[in-house]
Amino acid sequence: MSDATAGLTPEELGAYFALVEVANLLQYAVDGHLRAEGDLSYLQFQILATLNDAPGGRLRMTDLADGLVHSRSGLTYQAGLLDKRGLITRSPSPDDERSVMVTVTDAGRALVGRVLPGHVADVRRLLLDPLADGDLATLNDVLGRVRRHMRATPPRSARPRARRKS
Amino acid sequence: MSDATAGLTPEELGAYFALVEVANLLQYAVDGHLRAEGDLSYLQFQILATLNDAPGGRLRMTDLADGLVHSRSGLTYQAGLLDKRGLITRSPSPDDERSVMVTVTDAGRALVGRVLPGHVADVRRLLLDPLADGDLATLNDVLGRVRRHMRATPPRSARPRARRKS
DNA sequence: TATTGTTATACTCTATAACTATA
DNA sequence: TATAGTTATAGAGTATAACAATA
Repeated sequence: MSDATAGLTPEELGAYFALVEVANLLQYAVDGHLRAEGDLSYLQFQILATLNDAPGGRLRMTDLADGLVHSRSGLTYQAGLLDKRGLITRSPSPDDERSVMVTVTDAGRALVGRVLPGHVADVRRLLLDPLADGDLATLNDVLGRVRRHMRATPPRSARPRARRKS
Repeated sequence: MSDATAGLTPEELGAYFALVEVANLLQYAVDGHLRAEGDLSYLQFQILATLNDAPGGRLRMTDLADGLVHSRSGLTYQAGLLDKRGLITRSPSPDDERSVMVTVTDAGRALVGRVLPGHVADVRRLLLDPLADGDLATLNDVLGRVRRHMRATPPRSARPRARRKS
């Protein structure tokens, strides 16, 4: 993509670009499917699926935000949309009156179940099929390591707002 | 992220999620830096960098669009912003009067040169540093294969509009 | 005082379709 | 007729800051 070569070897550059492009193409395709099948953005699907896996299908807003969204108002906005469609409900937490518990409804679970087969098929077709034996384990190993590294070195803007002044 | 497990093994799921998350965290961090340093979105940087590498620093709109953008109006919009800032110029192509040639200006090249060191540093710190010996070659091999596969099976919506009726 | 979440507001970006001009 | 690009318009999403309520 440029003299981005400046300071990066062609091999480093290639890995960087390939990673970004593969992830983008994958998300674009999957997002299109989710919208067509369930009128869901990728983010909305992630929210529903995360809740779907959580014990009791419920999570605090703050816990739900982790990793999914960059600003809290963004989550409030998306939750509002899902709430309006009856896919989740929100209620004050019994423990901490400041918190809001988000819960997937039956309709929400049903919708996740409905889009999942196609979603999985997309992922398999685009990402998994071209992998050779052993590639999967390698990707898990390498990307897992990178992910742990990145989580340990979060970009300033992704830090919980609690940390802003501390 | 859910019963997305349905149809995917934990290993497949892990690779999928790790890929998406790593790419997202990387792009988010890099995008933040580009905005802070050069008031550029990642897409704008890609456009400038692509032109910067092209022979003569110039490309047709159509050729520039390839892979960078999903709709043509999107490129027109972004090019308009870059043009307004004096980072590129647009002029009708001599060969084909329908085409528009986009050219990086000196200011555009200077800006790319200015943000590049920090950009490269980000990529190195977040993605490259945690890699072990051989990981780079592996990533290039595997992701390169996936990329070729994806390009050969483009999502319907990313297809050139020329193909819509054919 | 710090934390949780919402709201108001403004802005960026994207997409669709209609349109112009050239091939 | 098909292609290249622009524009109008409208909608989706995001971020910042101000806010209310609870800890």
